[in-house]
Amino acid sequence: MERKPTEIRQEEIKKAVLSIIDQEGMHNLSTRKVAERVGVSEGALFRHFRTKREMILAVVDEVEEVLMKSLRDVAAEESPAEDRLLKFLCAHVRYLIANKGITILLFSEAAHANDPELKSRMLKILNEQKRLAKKIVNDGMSTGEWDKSLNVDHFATLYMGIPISLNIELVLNPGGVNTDNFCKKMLAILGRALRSGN
Amino acid sequence: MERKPTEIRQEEIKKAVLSIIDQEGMHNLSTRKVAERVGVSEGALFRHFRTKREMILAVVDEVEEVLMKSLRDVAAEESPAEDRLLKFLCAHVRYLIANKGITILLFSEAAHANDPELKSRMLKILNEQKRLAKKIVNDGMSTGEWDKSLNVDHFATLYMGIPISLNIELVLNPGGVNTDNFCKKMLAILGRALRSGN
DNA sequence: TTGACATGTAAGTGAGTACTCACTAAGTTA
DNA sequence: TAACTTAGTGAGTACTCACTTACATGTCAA
Repeated sequence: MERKPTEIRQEEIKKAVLSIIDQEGMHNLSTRKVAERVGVSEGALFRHFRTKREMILAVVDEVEEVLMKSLRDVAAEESPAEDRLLKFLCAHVRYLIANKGITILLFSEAAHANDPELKSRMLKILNEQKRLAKKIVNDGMSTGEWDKSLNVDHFATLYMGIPISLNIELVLNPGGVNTDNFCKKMLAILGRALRSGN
Repeated sequence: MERKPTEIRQEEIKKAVLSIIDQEGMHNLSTRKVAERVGVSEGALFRHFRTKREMILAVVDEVEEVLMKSLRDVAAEESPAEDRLLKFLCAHVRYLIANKGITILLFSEAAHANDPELKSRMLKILNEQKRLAKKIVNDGMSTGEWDKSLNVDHFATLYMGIPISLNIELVLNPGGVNTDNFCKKMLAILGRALRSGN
């Protein structure tokens, strides 16, 4: 029987939650499985989180703090928009690869969570991702880097599908995806659309 | 107590399965809810499908028959590639809007189904969608419509994210999405990338 | 008219769910 | 070292799940 401080256990539980979502899907996320992965009894989980719901909310909190903070920082940088968009996309992709369950949590549960708070938190994250992408594109247009005839909102809509494209790619070619360069490959396509003068 | 032939009930059950996935998500899909929507007892469902799994497989079968058939037909047409890609994308989007649960079923469950048969059926569908998209792009390049320096595989990867972009859009702006023109808007962006000469 | 069959219901089953409870052991501090 | 807090256990709660069973009834061919 190993005893650890609650902060450590909370981290372990969040990791376990994400890995179960990634490997077995949301509908197989049970407290029993979380307890098994953490290596404690089911009851012990409830020393560190009051409910299963709070475990999931804690994961969403972390996305807010870690991923969104880094995306905000990149979007606010003062470098050429194309460099910034690449950095933005790469940071985005890197986080999703390191925390594989997040994609499913955000994209497939955002719409259907019975819990209004959980739902609105996830929608807020998606909305901000889109807003930041639009900001970078608008910046690139005002500096003349990119063509102004492109519809920025539609472009950002397309951008939002990229994380799932990554997931599909990982599933279709397991082991065979060069995740390092995934963001560069996608930007190569996006860049053509951004520069093209109709 | 209304009695209907099993073929009719099977259709009703498939519809109910899809509408629950769409409105409440995969993790809220229970036989009890399916029975409620169909308007029969839970036991009655098992007269028409042996298991819940078979209900889901029947839905996947229908996607195979209806959606993939229409996509295959469009891809094989002999018209300019840009026309064909628009038709392809619009057929794709139209089907997903008419059968809203499909997107979640395919994209979020494909990776995590415990059931190897279900998983391989869904991956086959995703793979073929990508293959058909690549075919159209390659055709457009050989006729000189599109620029040959574009990486076709990466382009198709990006294409595969569009259905989820649509879903995100529907969730972020409920009621406010012009779904009719969604495919046209996306093609407007994709077309810029396809035509652009580096 | 009958009887077989298809379709239905209601009331089960066992397994799984989130969560709680009484209790125990390890660490910290007075 | 005794008192107190924190982190653990394992059995038990009420409930939901997919699925089954026993039985009823509408349909239709013989």
